Amino acid sequence: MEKKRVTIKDLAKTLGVSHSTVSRALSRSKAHMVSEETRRRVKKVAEEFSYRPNLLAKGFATGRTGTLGLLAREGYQEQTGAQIESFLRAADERNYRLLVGMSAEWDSPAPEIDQATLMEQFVSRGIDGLLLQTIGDEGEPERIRGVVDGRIPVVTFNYPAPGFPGVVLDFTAGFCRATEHLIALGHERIGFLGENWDGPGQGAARGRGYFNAMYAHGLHPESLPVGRHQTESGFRLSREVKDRFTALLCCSDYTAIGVCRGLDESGIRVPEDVAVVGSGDSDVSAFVTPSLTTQSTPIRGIARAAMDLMKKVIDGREVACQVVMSSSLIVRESCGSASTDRFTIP
Amino acid sequence: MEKKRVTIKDLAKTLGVSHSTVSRALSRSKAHMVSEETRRRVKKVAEEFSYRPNLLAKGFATGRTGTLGLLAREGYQEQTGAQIESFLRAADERNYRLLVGMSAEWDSPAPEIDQATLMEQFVSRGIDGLLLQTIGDEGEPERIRGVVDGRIPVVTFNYPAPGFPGVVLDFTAGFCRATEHLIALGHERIGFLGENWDGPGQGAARGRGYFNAMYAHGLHPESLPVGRHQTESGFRLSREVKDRFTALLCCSDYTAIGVCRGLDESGIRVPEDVAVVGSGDSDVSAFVTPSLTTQSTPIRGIARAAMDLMKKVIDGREVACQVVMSSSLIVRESCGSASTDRFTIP
DNA sequence: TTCGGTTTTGCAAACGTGTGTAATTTGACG
DNA sequence: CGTCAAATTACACACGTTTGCAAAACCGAA
Repeated sequence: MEKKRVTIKDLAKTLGVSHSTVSRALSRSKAHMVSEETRRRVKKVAEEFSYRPNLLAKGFATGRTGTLGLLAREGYQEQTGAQIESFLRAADERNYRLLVGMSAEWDSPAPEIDQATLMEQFVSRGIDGLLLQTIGDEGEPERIRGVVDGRIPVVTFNYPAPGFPGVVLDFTAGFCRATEHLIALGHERIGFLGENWDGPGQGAARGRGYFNAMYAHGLHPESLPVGRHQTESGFRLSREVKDRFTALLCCSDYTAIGVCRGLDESGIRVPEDVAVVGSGDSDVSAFVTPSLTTQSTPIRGIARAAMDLMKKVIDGREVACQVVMSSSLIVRESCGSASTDRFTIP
Repeated sequence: MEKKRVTIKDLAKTLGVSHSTVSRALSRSKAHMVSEETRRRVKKVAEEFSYRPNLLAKGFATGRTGTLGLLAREGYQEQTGAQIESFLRAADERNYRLLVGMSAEWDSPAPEIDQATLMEQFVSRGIDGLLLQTIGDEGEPERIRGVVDGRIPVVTFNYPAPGFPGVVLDFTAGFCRATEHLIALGHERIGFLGENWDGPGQGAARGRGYFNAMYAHGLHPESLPVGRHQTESGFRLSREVKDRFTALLCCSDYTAIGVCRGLDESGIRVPEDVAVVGSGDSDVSAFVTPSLTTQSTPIRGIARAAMDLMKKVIDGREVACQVVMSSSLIVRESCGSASTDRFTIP
C-alpha cells in the first residue's frame, strides 16, 4: 500500500513540461506566464490524476497556510462551544481553516498547556493569524508580542486588549443597562453573580457595568464570585443570596438557571420574590421556566466581524481598530416586568 | 521589522557546528548520535536565542505534524460545542493539536463546504489522523477511503462506521432502556421526538432503541422529526403531541426543554400529565424545572477513548476495533418516577 | 605506535512547491 | 528572410528540517 501522493512533478512528467510550468498553471501567478492552451492541458491531467496540492509544502514555500489559530479560554463552557462553532462557520465562509485551542483559566486540576505555549505551537505550525479571546493583564500583552513578534496578526474578540485590533462586546454598557432596568422596576438590593477573575482587567467588564449603574443611583453594589461550572455554581450560590437581594444579575444564562432552581427549591419564587437577569441569550433561555431576561450576545456577528477584521489586518488594510458590538436586553419573565410579551430594549 | 525567525542554521553558525548536529541534538534521534556535551551546548544556545522549530518544515520533512483533524457535523449545536471542548482537552493532554471543521448536515442555507472537501483540505494540510463524527451511508465510506487512501488513520466517534475503528456510544441500548423505564411506569402511548435523518444509517440509532423496546412490548411506536434548532423545535412540536401521548422520549435535553415549555404553556403539566425524557445529561438538565430524566452521554470519556484509540492506530497497534461506551439513565423529575431523590439506572 | 571499533560529526540529498532569471519559442514587421 | 520584442517555458534555487552515509575523531588494546 502506502501509495505516494501525486505531486506536481508527476504531472509535469506525463505532460512533458517542467514542474514549474505546472505550478504556474495551477496557481495562476500574477503574471499569467503560461498559455491558456497549456493551462487547460495541465488542469485536465491534474483532474485525471486527482491531484491534490500538498498544502504543507505550499505553506512552507510561501509562508501562507490559509490556517488561522483560534484560542479560547476555558470556562463559560456552554458558550465557548457555541462561539467556536460560530468561528468555524465564519472561517469556512472565507475559506480558512482553524487550528483551535483552549487554555485553562481557573482552578484547572489537570496539567494544562498554558496560553503562551499554545500560541507558540500555533505560530510554529504556520498560522496566518491568531484569534484570541482573552488577554490577561500581568505582562501578557508583552508576552504575546514576544511570541508573534509582529510577524503574524492578532485579532482579539469579546474582550479588548490594548494595542491589538479586536472585536469587543460592550459588556459594560450591557450590564449597566440591565442594572438600570432592574432599578427602574424598583429594585434596590441588587446582587451580582459574576466571574471570579476580577481586578482591573477585561474579565470584569460585566461587573463594571453593574457597579457603575449602582453607584450612579446611589445604591450599594455587592458581588459574589461564580465558579467554574456555571449552572451548578449558580445553584450553590442561591443559598447565600436568599434573603439579601430582591434582584440578581448573573454573568451568564447558566448561572441564572442554576440560581433560579436553587431559589425555587428554597421556596423563593422567581420573579415574584426575586428578579433574575442572565446573559448570553443562549438557545434555552427563552424556554426554561421562568424564561430568562437576558443580554443578547451576538456571537455569530462577533465571529464574522472578527474574521473580516482579520482579513483586513492580514492584507495590511487595518492596524489597530476596535469594532464594538453592542448587546440588547431581552426582557422575558424572570425579571418580572414582562409577563405577557417578549420585547427587546435596544 | 519582519525579523526572520531563528533557524537551526543560525544556531549551527554561532555554535560552529553543522546544522544537522543541531537537529540531532534537539530532536533526540533514536541513536543518541550526539555527545551529551554537545547537546548541552546546543540546548543552551537554543534557549538563549529562544529558538522555536518551524513545525511546518518539520512536518514537511518527516510527514508527521502532530496535528489531528476533527470533523464534526453541525446540528446538536449545544452538544457539539461541548464535544469539541472535550476533544481539545483530550488532544492537549496527549500533546496533539486539532484542526477542527464542521460540515453542514441538514437544511443549511449557506454555501457550506461539504465533508469530503473539508477532509481533503485537512489531509492536504498534513494531519496525522482524522477524527470523524459521522459517516453517511450512500457510498460515503468509499469516498472517505478515497480521500485518506490508507495513508492516514481514521477514527470515528459517537456513531459506528463499518470498517473504521471507532468509539461508539450505544444509543440504541440507552434509548431502549429509557423506553422500558417509561413502560414500566405504566405508559403505553409513548412518542419519540428524534432526528430527522432517519434511514438505515447510524443517525437513527436512538430511534432504533425506542422502536425495539416498543415492539418488544407490543406497543405502537410513533416518531416526529426534530429540526435544526433543537430547543425551538421541541417547543414547536409540543402542539402536535399535546393529546397523543402520555410520555415523550426526546433525542436531546434541549428538545426536552423546549417541549416541556410548550406543554406548560398549553396547560399540560410535566410530569403529571406527560412524562418527558431527554438525552445528553447537559449541564443544565439537573437544574431546569422540572429537572430532566436523561441519558448520560460520557462525552469526555468518548473523547479520551477516541484519542487513545487514535494513538494506537497511528502506532499500528490496532486496526479495526470498536470501543463501545454505554450510557446510564439518570432519573429526575420530568418522568414522574422520582420526585425526591436523584438516582441512576446503570 | 598502530590497528580495529565505536562514537561523534559533517555532507548532501530529500520532502513539494513557488519564483527569479535566463533561455527558448513565437509572432509581427520590415 | 532577418530582426526585435513579447510571450512562454525551463533551469535552478529557496524554504527549514530530517536522515543515510561517509568521514573524522576518539578510545582502548595489542
